[in-house]
Amino acid sequence: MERNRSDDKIDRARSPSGAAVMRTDVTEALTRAFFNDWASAGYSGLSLERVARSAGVGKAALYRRWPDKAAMASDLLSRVGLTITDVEEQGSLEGDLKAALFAIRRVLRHRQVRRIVMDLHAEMERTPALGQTIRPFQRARRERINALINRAIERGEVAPSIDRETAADLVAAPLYWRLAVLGRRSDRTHVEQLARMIASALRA
Amino acid sequence: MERNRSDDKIDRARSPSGAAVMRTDVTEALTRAFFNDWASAGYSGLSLERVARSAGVGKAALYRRWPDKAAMASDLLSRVGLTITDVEEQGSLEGDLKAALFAIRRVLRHRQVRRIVMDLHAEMERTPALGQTIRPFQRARRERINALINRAIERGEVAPSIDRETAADLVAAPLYWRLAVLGRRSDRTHVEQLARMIASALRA
Amino acid sequence: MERNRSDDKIDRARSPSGAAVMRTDVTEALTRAFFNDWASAGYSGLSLERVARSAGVGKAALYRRWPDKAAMASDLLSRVGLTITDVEEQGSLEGDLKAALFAIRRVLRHRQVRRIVMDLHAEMERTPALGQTIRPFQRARRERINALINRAIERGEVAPSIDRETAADLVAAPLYWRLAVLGRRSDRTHVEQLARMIASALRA
Amino acid sequence: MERNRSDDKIDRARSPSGAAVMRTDVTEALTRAFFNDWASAGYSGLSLERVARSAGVGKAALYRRWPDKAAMASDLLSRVGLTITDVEEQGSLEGDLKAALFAIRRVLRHRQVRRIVMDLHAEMERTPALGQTIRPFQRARRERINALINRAIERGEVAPSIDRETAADLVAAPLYWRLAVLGRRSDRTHVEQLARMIASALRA
DNA sequence: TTCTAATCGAGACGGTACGTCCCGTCTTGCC
DNA sequence: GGCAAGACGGGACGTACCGTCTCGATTAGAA
Repeated sequence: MERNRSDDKIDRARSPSGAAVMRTDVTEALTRAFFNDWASAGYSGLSLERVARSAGVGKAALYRRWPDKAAMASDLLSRVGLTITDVEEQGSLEGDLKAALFAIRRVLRHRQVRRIVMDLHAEMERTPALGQTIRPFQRARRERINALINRAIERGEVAPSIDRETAADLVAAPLYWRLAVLGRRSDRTHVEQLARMIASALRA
Repeated sequence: MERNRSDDKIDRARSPSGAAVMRTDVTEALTRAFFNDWASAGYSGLSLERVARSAGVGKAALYRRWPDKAAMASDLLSRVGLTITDVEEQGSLEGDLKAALFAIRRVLRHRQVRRIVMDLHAEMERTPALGQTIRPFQRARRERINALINRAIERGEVAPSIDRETAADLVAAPLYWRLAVLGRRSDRTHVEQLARMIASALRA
Repeated sequence: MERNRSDDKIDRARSPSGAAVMRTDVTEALTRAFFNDWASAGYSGLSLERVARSAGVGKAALYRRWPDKAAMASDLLSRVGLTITDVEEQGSLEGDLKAALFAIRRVLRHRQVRRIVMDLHAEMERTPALGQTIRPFQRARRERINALINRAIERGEVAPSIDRETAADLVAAPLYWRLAVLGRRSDRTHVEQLARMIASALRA
Repeated sequence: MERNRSDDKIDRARSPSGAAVMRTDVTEALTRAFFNDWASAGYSGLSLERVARSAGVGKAALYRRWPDKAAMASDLLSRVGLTITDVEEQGSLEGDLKAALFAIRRVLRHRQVRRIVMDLHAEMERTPALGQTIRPFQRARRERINALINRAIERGEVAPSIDRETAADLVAAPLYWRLAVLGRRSDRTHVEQLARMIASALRA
């Protein structure tokens, strides 16, 4: 959730000669108001006018920073991270799977995050800007699962011929489905059981 | 699911004596326009004014039938069915799974349907009326997968102690994830491979 | 206020063979409702839908009798008459003028009539049908004033060279102006005074 | 009347600091469109939506200036003036009357003005806001006629006992009646003749 | 410290959609 | 066939946001 990135649009824009930089307190007020409005009204109910108003800021200040809703969402989300924290090797396929699933669960456990992720998926195809923001995260998750599978191959638990794409889908999808789409809970037992079953599938 | 309901608002509504019935051609034009607009603008971008206009119909004709967007979506969806067609027994777990996956793929292959399903999932929590419309479909799918697993248990392919919920997630989620969330294709080989892996998982 | 005219649209329409004539009670209810609505909402605020509703009658029953608002107004007005009752000779110009002014006052004293007459004048130019209905009444009034002036000429009270148009304007306008436009009252003394002044003008 | 008012709603409204002022070109376009629509559709047929559209302006721009039709009419009329231009002394009752009648004719000669004035008279009683706007103009006209009569009394042309109200009606009404109600023209000869007859009446 | 240009809050602008109401026409089944 | 009931396409109502734009006033870096 850190925001120590290069901040490539904001906090620069200083003119060759003169002065004037965007004020960070304004940016922060807008960010806070944006996520509040998102959580309470949903992505599509989100009104930038309301965001600006409830941040106590003119609309121009908002539009000076981001061209539209999708861009604002993209930018803010990439700052916020949606980071699926990295996971240490557990020494076995099932152990690694369990750890990966717990990491996914950690993120999707928050109702706000769940809503945002669902909105994002629904909006992605229609709004290219969002797609470009989301894909790197999807890629990162995929890398992590790939690494996990590679280790399993090295250990001889999984056949080298396995289809990585399908395998990756098998790992991430069922938990997402249960938590986000069905809106059900997932306790420790469930995660463990799921890990066991996925391990079987991958070993097949 | 079947649509042999009593159709209780529309196509009747005739006063005790007298006449004035809603015209079915108008209802159909609105239905078509509604789904077109949904697919192209998303649930929240969906404008009933635009729907009426592009159906060549006055707004009043629309509002006479449905009080608002959510009600219209609910009603139309329950009419349309989102039918995952039933599937014949194939004689083996893997065969049944393959058949079930092909049935899912048949539905999600259409871009319009994919978009609508995603929006639905995103909107469900925010709009209770939609949730109530969708849940029966989810239950029906779950029943079908349950039946499939029961048959496998009877054949001795699967342990009777299996967790039905988790198993069902494992069947439906990966294909949904690939087609809808990732926006990738699924060919015959992929479906067969997926069926094989899921069968392993269930047998574990 | 009689309605013994030839009634050329209504009360016939009986089919060659069978049955069915327009019901006079419906026509009367519509007529009453029409004038009520006119007085309370003005000509242009007049809603035929409201007229039908408050007459307890279907809209079709109204539109079967009259094609639109202007035609309905025309027809009803010509039935009602707006009759400035004829006036007996008084033996002197001033006496005749007094009698004519009292006749005008008798009509314009009613608030409803005043409103309708004003609306009529305002709408006339925009709605030719109304103009054609009103003009005969204006002509009739003019005839009466002309007769009055002719008698005065025969008596030698007025020069034969007088401009009849201008004279007629001078008789009718001031009282109309005071009662209808300014919304003030006119008592007996006022009428007498006015008659005296107009007589002077005509004698000039 | 003069329009040197403080213009208290429009053309100011600037916030303590900052900016955002109503644009005068927009106000003017709306004003023009309003009177056009009034002349062609009548007061009650006047649609603010159409006014905004034909001014090439968003509806909000209109509603930001005026809360409703009556307020808009009142405000615009008081700006426009309906000015019956003042008239110099002519040295005789008949001369003054002639000048006053020419001034009235100058205004009522325009078809648009005639229509609006008639609607105004018809609408006044029903719409209090309009009445309050119109009455000052009526009062002003009356003052002017009163001054004219006072001069005639000073000259000894008219008896001091004359009823001012009735006299004033006698001056303004016949020309209004001919031009506006009857829709006839008034040439120089007619005005002169009328002035002569009214002078007789006043001297009586 | 002064200059100066981009920032700020405010909000007007042309639009589009909302959901309601009424227009005048058309259609249905009862009488 | 007249009747009531009311659905139909159309369009205006007044409100809320959209994203763009223009105002002075503020503010902070470069001179």
